[in-house]
Amino acid sequence: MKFWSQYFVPTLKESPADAEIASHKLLVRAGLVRKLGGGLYTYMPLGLRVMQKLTQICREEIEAGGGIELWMPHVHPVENWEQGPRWAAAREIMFRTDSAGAGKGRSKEPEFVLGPTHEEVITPLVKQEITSYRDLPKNFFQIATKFRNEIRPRFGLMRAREFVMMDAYSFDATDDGAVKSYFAMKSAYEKFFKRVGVRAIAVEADTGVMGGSFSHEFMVPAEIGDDDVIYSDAGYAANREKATSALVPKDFADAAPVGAVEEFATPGVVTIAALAAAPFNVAADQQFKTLVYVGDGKPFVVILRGSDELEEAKLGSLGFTLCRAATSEEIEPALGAKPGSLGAVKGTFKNGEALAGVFADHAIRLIGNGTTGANKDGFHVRNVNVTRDLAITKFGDFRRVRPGEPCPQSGQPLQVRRGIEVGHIFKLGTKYSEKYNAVYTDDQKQTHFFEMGCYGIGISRTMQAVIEQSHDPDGIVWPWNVAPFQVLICVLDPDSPEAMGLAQKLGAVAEQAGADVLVDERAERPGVKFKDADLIGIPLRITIGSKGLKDGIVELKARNSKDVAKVPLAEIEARLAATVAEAKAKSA
RNA sequence: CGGGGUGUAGCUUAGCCUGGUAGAGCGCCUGGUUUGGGACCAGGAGGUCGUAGGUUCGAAUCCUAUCGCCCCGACCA
Repeated sequence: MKFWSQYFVPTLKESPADAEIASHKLLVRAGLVRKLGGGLYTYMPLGLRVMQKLTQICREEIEAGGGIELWMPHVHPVENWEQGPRWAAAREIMFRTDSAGAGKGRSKEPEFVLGPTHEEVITPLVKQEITSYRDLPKNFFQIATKFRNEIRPRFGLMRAREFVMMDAYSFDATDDGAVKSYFAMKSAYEKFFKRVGVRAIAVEADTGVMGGSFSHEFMVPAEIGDDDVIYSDAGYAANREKATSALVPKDFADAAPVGAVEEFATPGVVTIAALAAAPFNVAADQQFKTLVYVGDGKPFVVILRGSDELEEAKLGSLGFTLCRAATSEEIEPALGAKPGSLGAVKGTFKNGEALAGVFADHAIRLIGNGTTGANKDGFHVRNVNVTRDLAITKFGDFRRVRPGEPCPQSGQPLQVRRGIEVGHIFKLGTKYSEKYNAVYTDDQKQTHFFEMGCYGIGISRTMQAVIEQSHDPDGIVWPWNVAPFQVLICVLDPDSPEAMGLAQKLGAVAEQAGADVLVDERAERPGVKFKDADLIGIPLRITIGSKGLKDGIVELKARNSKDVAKVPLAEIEARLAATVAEAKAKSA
């Protein structure tokens, strides 16, 4: 039992100027966090209590799913990362020590990085400690602070430079085992979010820099989320980077060529829109859009319908470590023209040898005979047939889906909504174990790379996502299991020994029943106490006032309801114990 | 990193355009009256106006630089 005036709950009437979204404002107003700098927050006592509850629930569910908790350093020798598969991509967002390191009296200063996750630490550890299939599978996890030098921290804890995350790493002997470990974690995640009391849906996700073969994100639907979830009523759900649609029917037959490829002059026409306008009038979805990217130093071509947008993340499937748009200076020597006149018709590249490939989005098959750039400034070509004319290395899915397109599973129209990513699971395969030569020996004395998976839950982000999903105009409405306290006893007249005595007694009853109790015995007016009570969102409120005491009653009110129960003193203890027990049972 | 904005008391802010003694609300302190949904009265403390230069008789205000923060974009394990 904590007493408000001896505890520390600094609430604010007004929102800080730098908070824009509801959950961020409430985090600060309810005294849960205070800002140190961009993306850096102190967890105040109330906020810390929520974090501890989230942490404990997470620990229990991950353990139940097979996880074994440990703790790794957050300062890593840079060598661990240099040896790993994603150093080139990850170094951009990592905090690093100054490698010059001068002035410390040492001839050479070792370089360190702050860990954004720990594949680079756990994989060498497991390599060292586990050598036999008999010791597999294993799944190690920790709940700890993570560091990412975000380009743009925002929305309070939503995208912070320092944050708390649960990260787990599974090691299996076989791919089947890895799949099992993966789905054990998926199920543990579902239990975690359910117990927390937040609605989070699993969506198919892109594997991004992590690499690996498949992946799910756990998204809390919210308008302010910075990810788009594409879904259909039939149950399909994927994030924007990964989502596909069934644009090309399975039995689609490519159109037959209608004539020879023919060049025509298009002076000054360098956009899809310009070619779609008079006098050319080539509809955007009958044009081939030719984009040039650079993958690991070598240019490559991507072809889309003119009406489609490239989803850059999908280039990840091509296997390059780093991808970026090519510059004009890089494009011209390879293709022979500037952007606006590019195409991929066979034999029109100035130097096709320089290209790492020509990758075509499936949807261009719908074009049949279309128009594209001639790789000669000021000229396009028409009657371009996909199979006959284009120099395609490989087809793939590169376009960004649009709402209304058919769901790849059911054909129903796809819909979009925003979400907050609170968890992510990856099946990694052997991407990391190969890099570190992390192997075990099987029963045939053969060595194999570990089949790995990695799993993350943003604990601090989840705290904010809960608030975003569960608040009203008066403040936070905490779900029972993560509320900093479950019962708030408002003593309106703290000078009354009778009232304080009753508060003590009821507090003990609630604690006995399994609730954490906060007693507001401040010398404040009732209005102040009620406003603060609503703001900090404790699920169950007991009000002890002198008027009520005279009539022999106290009030019982749930934060998520308007109903106030006036309970006779003779019944309150039993009623309180029963209410707490019921709330606990419902949230279990 | 590109675009936009902003920095004045613990918090929210006015004043800046058009230079001339830095104001308010909340919060805080003292006293009094109040006491069931952010009370009232009286008194009080608290600001080198982000920082550094410059222009000027005079700068919160104009100019330059710099730092921080916020938003949009890019980016995002």
